[in-house]
Amino acid sequence: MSDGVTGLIETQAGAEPRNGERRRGIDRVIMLLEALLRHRAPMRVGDIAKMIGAPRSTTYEIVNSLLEAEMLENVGTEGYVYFGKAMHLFGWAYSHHNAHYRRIIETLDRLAAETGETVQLCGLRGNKYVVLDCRDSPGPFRISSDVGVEVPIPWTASGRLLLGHMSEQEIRDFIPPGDYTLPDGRVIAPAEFFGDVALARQQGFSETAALADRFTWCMAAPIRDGNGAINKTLCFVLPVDTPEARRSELLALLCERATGLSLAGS
Amino acid sequence: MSDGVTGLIETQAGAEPRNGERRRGIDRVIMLLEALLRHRAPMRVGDIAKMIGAPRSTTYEIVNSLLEAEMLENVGTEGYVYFGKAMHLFGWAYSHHNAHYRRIIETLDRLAAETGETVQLCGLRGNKYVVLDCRDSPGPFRISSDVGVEVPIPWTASGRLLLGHMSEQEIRDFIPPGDYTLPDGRVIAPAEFFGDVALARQQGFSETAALADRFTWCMAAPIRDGNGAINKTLCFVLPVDTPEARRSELLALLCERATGLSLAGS
DNA sequence: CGTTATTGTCCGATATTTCAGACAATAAGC
DNA sequence: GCTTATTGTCTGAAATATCGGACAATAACG
Repeated sequence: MSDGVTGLIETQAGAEPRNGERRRGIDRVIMLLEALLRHRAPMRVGDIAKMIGAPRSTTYEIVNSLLEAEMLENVGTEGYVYFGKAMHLFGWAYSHHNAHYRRIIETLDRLAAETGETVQLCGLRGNKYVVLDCRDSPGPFRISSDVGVEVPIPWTASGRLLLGHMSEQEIRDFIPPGDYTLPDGRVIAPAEFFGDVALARQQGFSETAALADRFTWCMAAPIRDGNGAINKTLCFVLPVDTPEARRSELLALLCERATGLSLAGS
Repeated sequence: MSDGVTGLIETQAGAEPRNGERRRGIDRVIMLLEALLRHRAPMRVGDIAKMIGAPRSTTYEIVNSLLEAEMLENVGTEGYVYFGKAMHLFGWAYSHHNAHYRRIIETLDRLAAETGETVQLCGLRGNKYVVLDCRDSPGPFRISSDVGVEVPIPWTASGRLLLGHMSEQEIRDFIPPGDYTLPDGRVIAPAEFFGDVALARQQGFSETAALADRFTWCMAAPIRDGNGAINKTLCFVLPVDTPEARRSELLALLCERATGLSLAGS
């Protein structure tokens, strides 16, 4: 392992341009792709260089290689690059390499079509929560977060389920302290969060109301793998004022479908 | 049906078979990912090393880096790796970075839901045809080819449209001579193919019956970009015995939707 | 119209990475 | 049981990819 700087790289500015430090091309590629993912929009080569702390000459070299491989693509008239077609194909191959994932996507589609609500498939990436795929509600409300954007685990209903296999101490070591602070400045007491996790494990679902923002009611249900562990969750993102009757109906549906997707009983 | 096509494996981006040559890590990464895409299944590190012609020690080094970045993922019990979660996120970012692509996907979903047929989104990758996304028919027939698998352009209806901007000479230079040979050994005369391309350009759609295999009727309609060029096509893959009435109904629908997705008039 | 930033390309030197091969530990053949 | 093949990890050493900086060509100022 490379000095375990993975945590630092994830954080915003990340690597500082330390003097005389020389990095491997592969690592540059990884940093570049992660930077593009965080930025979520085409970037110019110069900006990429700054963002990943690499010399411009090196960055040009790497970008040109990736362009040739169609892993990156020129966007717009001048100098902007973003992910390319090859990435799409690699990602598609990942999504469909097992029948289980395909069934999950079908369920996602069906849930969205039947209910008209926003549905998400969620999971962990390192010590953050990410949306893996989503179907947005066709209505005027578009409140879902973007696929691939990393969010602190305590901000989410799914996060409480995804940590179900961990002890209190493990959770304490796993979650960065700053992640208990919500976007509006409120702080979730760790003890309370541990209680939420335990409750979610016991109930087999998890709900949060107006947590990460003031407008959404989230409900999540676990998808278990062959060992009974929770790798992914299915969840609804509803307007916070959704009537209780509708909510419990949706929750029941969500749990039923998620259980149907699990490979081992609870 | 498509078993070991060893011949194609060699023909990647001018691989120089020179011995004792030292290659860059980045290039190894690119070769590795392309090899995984072609193989379409998890591979062991040793086999990857053979397939990309890299030393085992180097391959382990690279694979471990990519595993740490979640660009690859361990699959199964022992030693198999395949694309990882990061690839899914990169690919998703590619697919959704512009509103146009999102509209295309919505149309794909709607077409599939309304007709119950297999629908594909197709494009070019280098001098080959690839399926970029698809919705399989729910019926017993599953005849679509896999997303990301490269297919000779003359085998496909979409290919005839996607070459519409090229002169006869340009097409001649673009298509490898072997690509005119169909899987069953028949050979398409280049002159005939050029005629097909011209016809497709004039009609604004293209159809092939029992071409790449004996069971399918393919019809394709062009999606034009802002300059009027054809980057992508929408197409139906039907059983070859679909009645004529149904076929013309579907063709009309396909052309209408594809035109609606185009950014510039024909 | 000068002045300042930025872009894309090229260069030579050296700090690094790729590579071949050795190694133990399993697994597979016979 | 004995041989052969494979896996995953480590080494040292040589080849080279990364790097800083220079360069011309635009672009963005005021």
